[in-house]
Amino acid sequence: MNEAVPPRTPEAVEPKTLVEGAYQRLRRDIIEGVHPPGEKLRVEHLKDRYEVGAGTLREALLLLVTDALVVAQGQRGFRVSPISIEDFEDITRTRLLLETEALRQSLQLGGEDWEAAIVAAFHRLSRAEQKLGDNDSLAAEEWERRNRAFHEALIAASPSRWIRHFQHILYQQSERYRRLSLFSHPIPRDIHAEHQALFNACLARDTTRATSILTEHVLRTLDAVKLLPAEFFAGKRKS
Amino acid sequence: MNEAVPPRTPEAVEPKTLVEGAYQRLRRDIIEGVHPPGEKLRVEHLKDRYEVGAGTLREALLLLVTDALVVAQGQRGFRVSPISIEDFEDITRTRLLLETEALRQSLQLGGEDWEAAIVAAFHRLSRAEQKLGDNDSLAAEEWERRNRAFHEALIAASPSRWIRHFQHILYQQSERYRRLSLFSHPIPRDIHAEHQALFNACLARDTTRATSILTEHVLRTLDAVKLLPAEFFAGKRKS
DNA sequence: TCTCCTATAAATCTCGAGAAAAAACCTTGA
DNA sequence: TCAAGGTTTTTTCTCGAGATTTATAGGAGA
Repeated sequence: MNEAVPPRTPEAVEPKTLVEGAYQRLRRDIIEGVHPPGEKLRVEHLKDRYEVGAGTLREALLLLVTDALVVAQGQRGFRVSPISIEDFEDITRTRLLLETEALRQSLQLGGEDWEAAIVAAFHRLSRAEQKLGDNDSLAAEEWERRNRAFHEALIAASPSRWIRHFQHILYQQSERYRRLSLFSHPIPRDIHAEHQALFNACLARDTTRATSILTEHVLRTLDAVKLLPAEFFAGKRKS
Repeated sequence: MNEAVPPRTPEAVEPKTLVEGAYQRLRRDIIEGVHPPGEKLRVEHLKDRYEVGAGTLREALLLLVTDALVVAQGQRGFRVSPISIEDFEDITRTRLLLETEALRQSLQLGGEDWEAAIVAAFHRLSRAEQKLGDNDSLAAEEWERRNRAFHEALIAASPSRWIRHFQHILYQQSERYRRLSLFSHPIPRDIHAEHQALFNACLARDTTRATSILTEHVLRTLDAVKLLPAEFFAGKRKS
């Protein structure tokens, strides 16, 4: 029960090179808002923070372009991708387009292994939900990881690597926004109940109900973010 | 009429850095099969061919990871992404999922500018089709460019940047496969007629017909590639 | 002949320094 | 006070060399 050991992320692949290490840490810092949207990412400053050479850090930034968390402009350096309500709406709807299709495929094709995996993922997520609420950032981090694992497990039986790839990118993007909605909770939600209903519908192989619950579930976060004050999206242009 | 001038691609952005230049040339070479699928991309060899330093070439390769044309394995270098029939089927179906949705949005939201743009794009494509068939690789190149422009113009009125972004990646991927189907034409196609029908349906704002024609149009290429001998997909593991 | 181990070769990864470009600053003039 | 022009500073981009890791080749032993 005591998980006091260093909370080394389980599913995070051990970095084999310095570039990968810097990439992983940078990605985490961007998603968590250490580097806010729109911020200029100066190589000369960041190379000290992440303890690598300039060329190495440039490569890490280039890798983050793949995730669309960083944008690069020739001869003008790197920048954290800006955010906006319009962007989050786009992310959400595109993600739903892909994720509901993948879920349909999973429900149709998923076998016993897939079922077992989502049972396990749901259990882990439920446990994390219980530990939540104490304003414990470590627990929130763990919950975020297991929430992602649950959603990815649901669509794991889809044969489409491309859908899963794009879904992964979009989910990562939406994490930046979900962080914002944690500050204020404009819409009261019983997230556990939503997950429970989704889980039940999936085990019952009820495609219509499952996709509909998933859609509602994801759109609810969109609504929550929409109610945030516009200041949250004031991505500074400078520095 | 005489286009003997160096066929500098019009819409290709002039590279501002050496990295971008190497990236563009590498991308072209990979799509055109100069570097076949699965090939190991050794920095020390390629830096001579593309006349840049080793670090610069590494950055160009990292950029190609964004397009999923190159895969990087830590401490084991870079490789051209492999191809397979399963992958192309996945690409095609995912692309249709996104592109039909974007087309629906375009048909609903597109204004006069959008209409004018697809009229122009269709005209340019038709002209390129006329010049085709002489086994002229230059004309084929031009046709490929205008075909892409036509398809992108159709969905240009979609407000979803993410769909357009993913569609761009998938289209790029499918170019590698389309090249294969050019060698042998197992299925006789009147591509111009298909484009014409698609164009007509779009101008008539007939969503159902337009998406259905587009689907048929794209699936036909999938069928053509499926009939190719399996040797085309024998992506060598070595070298 | 096959396997395992070692030695060699090759490739990748990493860093710091110099050249080129962009941004910031400061002076001058109206 | 403001604008314009030029100078300084900062930042990005680029390259080559050294260190580490991986792949290859050769040989000993069974």
